[in-house]
Amino acid sequence: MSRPDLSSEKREAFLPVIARAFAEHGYRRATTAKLAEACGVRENVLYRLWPDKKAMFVATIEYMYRLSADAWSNVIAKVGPGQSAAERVLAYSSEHHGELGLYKLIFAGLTETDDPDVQKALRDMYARFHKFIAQQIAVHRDENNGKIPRNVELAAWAFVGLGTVVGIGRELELLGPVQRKNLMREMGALLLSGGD
Amino acid sequence: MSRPDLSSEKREAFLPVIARAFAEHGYRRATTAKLAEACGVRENVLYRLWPDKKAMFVATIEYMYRLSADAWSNVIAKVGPGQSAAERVLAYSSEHHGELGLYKLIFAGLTETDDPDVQKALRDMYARFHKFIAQQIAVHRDENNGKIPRNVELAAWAFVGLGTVVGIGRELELLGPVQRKNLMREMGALLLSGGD
DNA sequence: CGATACTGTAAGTGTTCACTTACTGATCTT
DNA sequence: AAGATCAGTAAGTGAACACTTACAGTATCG
Repeated sequence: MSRPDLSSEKREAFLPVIARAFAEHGYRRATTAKLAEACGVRENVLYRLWPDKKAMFVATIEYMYRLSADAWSNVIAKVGPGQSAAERVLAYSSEHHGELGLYKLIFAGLTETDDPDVQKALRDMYARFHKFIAQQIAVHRDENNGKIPRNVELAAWAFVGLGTVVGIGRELELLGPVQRKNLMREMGALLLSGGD
Repeated sequence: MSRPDLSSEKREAFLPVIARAFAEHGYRRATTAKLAEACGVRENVLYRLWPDKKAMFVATIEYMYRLSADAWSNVIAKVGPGQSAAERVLAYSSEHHGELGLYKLIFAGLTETDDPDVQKALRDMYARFHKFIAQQIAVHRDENNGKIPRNVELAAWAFVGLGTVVGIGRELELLGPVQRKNLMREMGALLLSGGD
């Protein structure tokens, strides 16, 4: 018995760096050598913290989800002037969407979907996002009597799609910052209201 | 002078097979060996038709776009009972979305966006889809007085996003066929009408 | 026919990359 | 201080893969 195990602390410390590298280069191009260099260590060290590269990627997805979820929770927690929580999240998203690089990560992951672990991580992340958004919409529409109606479920998926296309537009340089913001805000409002 | 050059015919003949392989395995995992095997030839032969793997991929994206565009054109050309062309495309999409495997291809391409040729191919494809959809919406709303208003532009992007999330839902097995159909149909109708 | 190009087969080649092994030094517990 | 485990360095290994080269066969033209 000797020396405490600092593995989990190391993991937490490296994750932001690894996440940045994955978001920047995608899965394949983010070689383990690059990841290690970005972390300032040898590849070896990373392999003592995770069994393989795939595990690093899955951990990154979970980390990025946590980051986004935290940001949204903060926005909701703030007491705003006459806006519903959903409206505040929408306003926040239209300003800061894509800054975390989550979407590049998702696109990278979507091409690795023949790996069951990666697929599961992505599925869980999407499902949680969807659930979160659906609840926000339901509360906003004041329809939150325990059960979320089907329309809200669908609107929440459309919302996720909106976020995705904004991410793609950013990635492919099809949409400028102003367009992205307008798209998120105006179509987001339409989905929030449900056309009423 | 001897023997006519059948290269372009060969390319056309191989493209569907190559497209299928790319859609099935993504970019990296669709190795040139696999592509050749699927085509029933040696890798060599493919390299006489395209300069490199990237060119095969770009050609595949263009091919798949052509396929989708043709399908939509056919739907529009058919004279329907009291439905606008946009409504017919929507109905068609909600039934057949994703069958061509275009979305897997897009996800594969999105992780290769540091390659300018791939990025350009994707950007062109998205831009053309967006333009097409925007025109359909404009005609449907009877606002087609020469210029497409901003709302319609945004709605068209949201539409693209809707298609994308349906593709993701299919890929990650988050959405079943019925859900996908409902999502496309109901949220598509909302975007078509613009909430009026 | 015979020259010229196209078509297909077979076997490399050089590189990249995920992952390993061997070893040295540091640090904590008893 | 001893013993054990952790932390970091350096080099290497084997496999996968994009792409090439060399060559034998064949169809098409003058």
